[in-house]
Amino acid sequence: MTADGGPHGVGGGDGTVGKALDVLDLVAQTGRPVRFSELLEHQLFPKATLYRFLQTLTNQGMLSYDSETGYYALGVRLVRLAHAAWAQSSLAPIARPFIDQLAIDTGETVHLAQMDQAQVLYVDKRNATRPVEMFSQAGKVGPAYCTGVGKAMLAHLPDAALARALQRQSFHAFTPHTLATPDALRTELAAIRACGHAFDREEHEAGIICVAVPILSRTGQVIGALSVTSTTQRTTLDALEAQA
Amino acid sequence: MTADGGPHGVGGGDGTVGKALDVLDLVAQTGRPVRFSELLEHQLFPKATLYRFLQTLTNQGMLSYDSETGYYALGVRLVRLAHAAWAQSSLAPIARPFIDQLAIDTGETVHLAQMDQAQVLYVDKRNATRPVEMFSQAGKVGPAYCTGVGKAMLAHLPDAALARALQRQSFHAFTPHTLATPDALRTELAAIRACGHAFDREEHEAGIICVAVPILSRTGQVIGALSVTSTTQRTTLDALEAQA
DNA sequence: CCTTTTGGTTCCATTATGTGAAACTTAGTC
DNA sequence: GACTAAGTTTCACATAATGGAACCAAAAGG
Repeated sequence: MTADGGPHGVGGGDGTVGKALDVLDLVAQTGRPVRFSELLEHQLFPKATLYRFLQTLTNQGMLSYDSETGYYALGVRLVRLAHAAWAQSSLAPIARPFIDQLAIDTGETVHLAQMDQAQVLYVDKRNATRPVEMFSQAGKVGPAYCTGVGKAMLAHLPDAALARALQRQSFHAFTPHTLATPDALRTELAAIRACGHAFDREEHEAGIICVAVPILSRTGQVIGALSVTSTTQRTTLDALEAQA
Repeated sequence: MTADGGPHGVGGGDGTVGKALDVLDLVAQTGRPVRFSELLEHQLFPKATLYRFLQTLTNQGMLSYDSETGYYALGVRLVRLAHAAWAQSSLAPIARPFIDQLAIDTGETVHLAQMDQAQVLYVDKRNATRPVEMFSQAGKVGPAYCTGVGKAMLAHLPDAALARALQRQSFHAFTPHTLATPDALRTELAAIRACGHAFDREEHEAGIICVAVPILSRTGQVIGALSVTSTTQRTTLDALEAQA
């Protein structure tokens, strides 16, 4: 599996299937059940076309439709498919026992992430204090340029893929420590490549720090990254680094 | 949300989108990364057509393709979408704190399920002993006719939906206690409707028992079911019932 | 080294499918 | 009862999907 996650162009769809999936994304992005007219306002497709897509997706169980209220939501079939995706993923099931162990050893929160659409997608998580975080946590996405796992993966991307990925970063300065320019980030990535692991120095959230390592295939491709997260109050980066 | 999950016909697809999703299902069913030729053997589509679908789905991130080995697998985009689906579902996020509490109170395993394609789809789970089961558990499917949650939901389905659902049960006799005929099941469902909750008397797995209650909307529609599971060694149905 | 086979990719004429403006049908409002 | 907003259906048209066949590359076999 290539972890770079090439551009599956939102908006520029290939064929009818692509368009239908854009509609699916639209519902997902909204983050809550949504009416027909609300989706129509996005101007993605003309009325009749959008209507037909919603029908099809609902038939297929990718969307659910509440006929009482007229709201569309993402369908349960997705949960079923995601379970299969997770189970047959090359990374997550194999990494699971290691994550468990790491969480126990460090007593800190551990994340497993992969690249998807130039963003970081968290595929597993172990939290030392709170025991369980099911779908509510796995499946989340975050920025790549200012998280430990993101930088660890970016650092090991081939040039072309890196260029594409950087193009798609927002470089929003979440905190004073955020590396908010491509150049600053590139310098950092070189350092990461040299030393083998990445730090998050409160770049995404104040008070939150982490150490991340990339996971590479035998051929040197990035397939994911693993991180141990903590707070500045509890520990320091040096202490975290020692455990990794 | 209607919990009956009408037939989103596997095989008889509506339009190009339906066909593409059939291919997705095919990969999911296989349960492991799979080669082009292997998929072709299913005779679902002619060579060129299947090829084009795989291309499209891969472009869209619904599948991933390992160019080194030539294997297709389910893509990470599904995990992302499922997270959104879970989060915007009307049931799972709301039920979560109750499930937590129930698991603590009873000290037993708690399942939250919905109907999907006449099967039971587990959307959340809390396990008293083992702390965490992420995607590895949620998203799983099981039979409706011989599980507590399944029967609880079937019992409250409208006639037409029930008939359709029964049609699609396999009625395989997993244990001597399994209700393996539609008639036996119908009788049981009437009893469940009368008393408000369902039992699994070792019908699916020997030694495993459970009590399940349906979750109904204000209008009386089933939207899911909740169950507390245990073993015959640890407790009895009567004891379980008392807690529910 | 030259076949043959296997597994995967591309072409392209045919036609099925998707398209979307417009017309229509409901509720809701004033 | 006329008016508006939201959702559904129709249908002539054009685009996009189809799949048989040809093609290519890399193993397997002689």
